Amino acid sequence: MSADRTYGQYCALAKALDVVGDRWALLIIRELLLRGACRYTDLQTGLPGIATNLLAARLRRLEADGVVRREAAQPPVAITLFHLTERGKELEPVLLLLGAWGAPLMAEPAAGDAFCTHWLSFPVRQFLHDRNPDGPPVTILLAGGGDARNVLTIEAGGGKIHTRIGGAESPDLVLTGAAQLLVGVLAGKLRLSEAKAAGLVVEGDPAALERLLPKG
Amino acid sequence: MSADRTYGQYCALAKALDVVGDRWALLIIRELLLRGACRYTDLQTGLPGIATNLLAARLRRLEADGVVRREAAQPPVAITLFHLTERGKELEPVLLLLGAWGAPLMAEPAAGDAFCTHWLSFPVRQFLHDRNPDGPPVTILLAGGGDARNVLTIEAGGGKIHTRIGGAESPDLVLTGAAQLLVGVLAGKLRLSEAKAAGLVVEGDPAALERLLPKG
DNA sequence: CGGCATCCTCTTTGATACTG
DNA sequence: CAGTATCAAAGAGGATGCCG
Repeated sequence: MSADRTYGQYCALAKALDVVGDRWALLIIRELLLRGACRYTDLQTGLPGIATNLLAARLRRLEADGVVRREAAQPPVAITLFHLTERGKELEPVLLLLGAWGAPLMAEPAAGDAFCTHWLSFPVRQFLHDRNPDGPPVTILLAGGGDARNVLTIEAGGGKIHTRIGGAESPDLVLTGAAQLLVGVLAGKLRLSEAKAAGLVVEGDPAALERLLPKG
Repeated sequence: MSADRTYGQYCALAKALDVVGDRWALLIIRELLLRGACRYTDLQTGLPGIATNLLAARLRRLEADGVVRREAAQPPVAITLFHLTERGKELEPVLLLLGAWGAPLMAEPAAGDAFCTHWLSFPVRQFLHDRNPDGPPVTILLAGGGDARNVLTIEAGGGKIHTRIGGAESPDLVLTGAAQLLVGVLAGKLRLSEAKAAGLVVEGDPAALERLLPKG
């Protein structure tokens, strides 16, 4: 059935690509890294544009290759959860590095691109730092605008930064707006005032953000 | 012309994959990293299995995306050289990491796989170390067996390891044999004596190899 | 030769619809 | 919720032809 098209090269890179080189494969792994355990439909919403048969096929393939694990819950709940295996989690540094390489490409306008705030988790954890470790913890919320559930929570405190998909109780700062505005602000390419003028909705204390941005 | 099939996601990883996620793209970049400037036919021999029209299409695409540069020589020689741009060279850490992730997959037999000794350059430089920096430099030659030009030179000395595609004047050690035997020996999974029994041809001083392998 | 372009067949993808 | 079924369109793979 699965043609199992391999490069047929005895090379570590080619072997890796035989497993994760198929279209959509690394993005599926991105979702599983960012969200942890996932239902099928969670994956679909985090992977706008993927065809459902492709998602099913990739998950089967990745499972067979020991990257993904499938956990079927009991009949009463009738839910299936998809996880990364340990082997799969070892791909995280690869995704971080490849994402960092791709970061400059985010400068171009995103007209027509889909956008989920949780995709910013990796860049946020890589490029932002808590520059005031002794201060009280702060919480920042990023909201995509369109869908109220398209929200990422950034928590900083004690010199560390965490992200969580979904909202928070009482954030210090909420940024709501278009993808490029959020990214521009987080990347330090855009001042809050400029972004505001361009349509970003800023609610709360801007100092919470200043604390995380590189000096400049 | 080029349908320019993009993921349409405003995410750094997806953007990176829009550029280097196509089939064969990362392997082309591997060849350019390992060989430096390349003629079209050099790329073909280093990429067994690729269709010539695909190679041409990928090179065009990578050039348009600023990863590859094409250098046309003067009419008398009428040769075209392909390079990586600086941006392209920045992918090296990504390939190293992804290759390292794929390394365990090399344990499975390579029946029918193509094999070029120069594909071992990355693993050799990553996983071998000169454990006798004060000793005289040594040269080891890896030969694939079939084609006399399928040869990689490893030079170690002063605590550093270099590799070069092609042969050397007077190597201290020459290992000739099947892909898995070479890899098994370099990975320390196979003793020279065992590999010899399995068909590896060992000429010269085995101490040259011992110097580079992790203790054990 | 070196660097492709063309033609052809086969597989994969993408979009949509449908089901236990 | 977690997929399978179907089908048109695009892409991959292989052979060969062309042109400086």
